[in-house]
Amino acid sequence: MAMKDKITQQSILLFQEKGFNQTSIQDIVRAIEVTKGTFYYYFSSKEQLLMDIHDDYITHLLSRQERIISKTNMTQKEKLTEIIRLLIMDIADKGPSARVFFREVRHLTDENIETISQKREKFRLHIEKIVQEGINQGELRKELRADMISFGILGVTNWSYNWYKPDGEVSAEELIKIYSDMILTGIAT
Amino acid sequence: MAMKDKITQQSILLFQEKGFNQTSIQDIVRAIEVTKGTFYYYFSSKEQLLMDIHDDYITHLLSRQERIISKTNMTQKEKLTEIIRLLIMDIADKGPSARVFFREVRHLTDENIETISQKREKFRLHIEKIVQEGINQGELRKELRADMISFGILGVTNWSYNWYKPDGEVSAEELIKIYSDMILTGIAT
Amino acid sequence: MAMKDKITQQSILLFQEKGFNQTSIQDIVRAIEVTKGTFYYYFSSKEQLLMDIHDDYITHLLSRQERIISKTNMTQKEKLTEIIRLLIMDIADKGPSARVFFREVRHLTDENIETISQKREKFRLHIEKIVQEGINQGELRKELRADMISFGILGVTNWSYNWYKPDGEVSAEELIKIYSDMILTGIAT
Amino acid sequence: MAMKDKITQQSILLFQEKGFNQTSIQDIVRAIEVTKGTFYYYFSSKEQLLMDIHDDYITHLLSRQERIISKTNMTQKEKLTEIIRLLIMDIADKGPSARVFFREVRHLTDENIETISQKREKFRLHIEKIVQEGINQGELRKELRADMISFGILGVTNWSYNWYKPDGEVSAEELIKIYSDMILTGIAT
DNA sequence: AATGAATGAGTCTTCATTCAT
DNA sequence: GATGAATGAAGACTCATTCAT
Repeated sequence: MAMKDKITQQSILLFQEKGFNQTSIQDIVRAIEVTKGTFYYYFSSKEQLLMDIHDDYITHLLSRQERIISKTNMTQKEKLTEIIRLLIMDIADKGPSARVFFREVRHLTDENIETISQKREKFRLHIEKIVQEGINQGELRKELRADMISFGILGVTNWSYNWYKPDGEVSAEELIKIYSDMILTGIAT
Repeated sequence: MAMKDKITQQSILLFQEKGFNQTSIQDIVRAIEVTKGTFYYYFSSKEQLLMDIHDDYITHLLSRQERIISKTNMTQKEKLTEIIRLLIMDIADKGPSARVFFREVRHLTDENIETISQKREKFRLHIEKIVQEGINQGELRKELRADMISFGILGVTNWSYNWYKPDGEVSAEELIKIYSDMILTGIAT
Repeated sequence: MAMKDKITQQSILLFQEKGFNQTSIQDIVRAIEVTKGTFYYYFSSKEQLLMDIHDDYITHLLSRQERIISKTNMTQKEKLTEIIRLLIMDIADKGPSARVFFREVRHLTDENIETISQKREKFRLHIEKIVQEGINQGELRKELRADMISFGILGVTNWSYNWYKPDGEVSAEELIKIYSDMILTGIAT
Repeated sequence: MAMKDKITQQSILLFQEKGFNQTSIQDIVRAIEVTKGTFYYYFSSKEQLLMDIHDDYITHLLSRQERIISKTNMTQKEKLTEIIRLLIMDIADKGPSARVFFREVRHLTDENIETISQKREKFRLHIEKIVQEGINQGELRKELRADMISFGILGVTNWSYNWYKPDGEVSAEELIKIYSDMILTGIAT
């Protein structure tokens, strides 16, 4: 297990730095000082490794999202804030994984792309549902299209993997506040 | 020019479909029925072609942005709406170019990445400036951080290259309205 | 080792026959019936292989020259004869290597050319030193320029890679005698 | 004529600097600011150009050698000195041509290699004949092998294209003196 | 005399993957 | 569990040459 994890962690670092294609198996195993044989003992292919990384990321995200959704004592606006926190925090804390997740989907097999896409779509639909619920309950403006708003929210948050630097002058907590404020003001009644 | 253009257009289509790395020169020239030599007659390298595409895209975007900025009879809010329109329209009309532009920067040489990044940053700074101006003139809320808001706006709009389909049920014009409404409501006084 | 050696030996034969540039990796691996991958498993580049050949040749030459130099019971004239023997024998016995060594230096990288040049210059300087010693000790004529004479000696011997055929009517041993006789008579007191 | 000459001269410079193979037609025409078409208007192929250079060089050398040979008032030793002068002077004055001549023969077609080789062999045989004549007339030692001595003389002189720098501390005239002295002392009675 | 667009064969090199040990 | 030798398919790029104008 230790070795499999070591390979995965090193791969994430290299993938985010140089890209999936530009990183060779050789690069990965050299970095942790084992040989190619070892890699293939743990992973059936390079794509398999990438799939593992993707599935871990989205699965973890989804499970935490579901925990938020099931909180019955939260308003929809609070839930949206929590989801924004979830996404920003991941980008801040697990930047490399996030970047690999957002950038390298294309290198999965068609079948695996499908699997990951479905989970990502599920994540988005959860947001859409919360927005719709918010509309229904009068927390959010009636005329909104819940689907488009969900895309908008994901845009604001996810885009930050492109530029956000955790050690910059804005802390993750501040960014969460800025974005949830902007978004909620933008859609609240 | 005809041939060089043909190569560029075909490349954009293939790059957005399969990715820069997954598209071979062979793929490109096969599609337009010329030979590899022809490609290298017009481009010094595959990367050079990618740079051309990037530079054309951002240059065109910047020039139109500057035209908007120089309109003295527009409020800052109107200017922001126009910039949102600019971005969404490009994604809607020139989807393939947009996708290549947003996805494949990494395959440029370090030097070229720098050039493109500077132009992209310039584009963002223009937005930041408009937001700041809006704040100063009382159109937008005083407590906003203009820089973070500019990233947020770009997130909402640019992210749509990931999902927006011009022939879907939402027209570009509607999307522009939805997003500018959400954003402006979110930040206006 | 076996395979690496096999590649090297075959390469020497092909390089001397067709020249470094005219010999493709394909040619080499085809001749020993392995695949291109195998070549690159053992050598990082074609140039690397050429460097290996060069370095082996000059290193071997230098080490034998140093053994001659250190013989304290030899006159300088005897030492010169031994060095002429060394050079002619190598050309006679290891003709292909010799020809590659003398002809293909230019295809090394600048850095490697420098390394090899220094070793070749060291070899020549050793000759120059022997000549100078011979002058000092009265074995050779006082008015000689040791540097030019060393170039002359190398010219006579090295040039033979251009024409000498070991299976011709003159044996290596005879040639050594002819040349050392001509040279030593030409410079002795 | 002017253009053909310009191409030839530029080629010689580039060939000696980078080698025949490493110099592309593109390189040549770019240097004199014409286009590839122009090259092919004057030369039927790259090899043809190389052949022209070779043939000019050896033809010129041979004609001057023949003039020396026909001088009836010269001793054989004087003739040898004159031939040594011929060779060294060419290397000193026309270094680039000389280097191309000695290094790039291999890139000629088999047929052209044959032609050039014959002329070079003719040049060598002329020397052999002079040496033999010198032996017969008692100017040179009886026991010499005229053929091997001719190779030795060519070695001493030709080798200098490898190292001789006309602007170094030894003038061409001095080098000629040093070498003819060494050689003639080495073989004279 | 000279141009410039186009060709196509060939080159070095990379790399994911396999497999016997 | 892990190694290292070997594969082979594919990729970017070069270049002498042709030819219509």
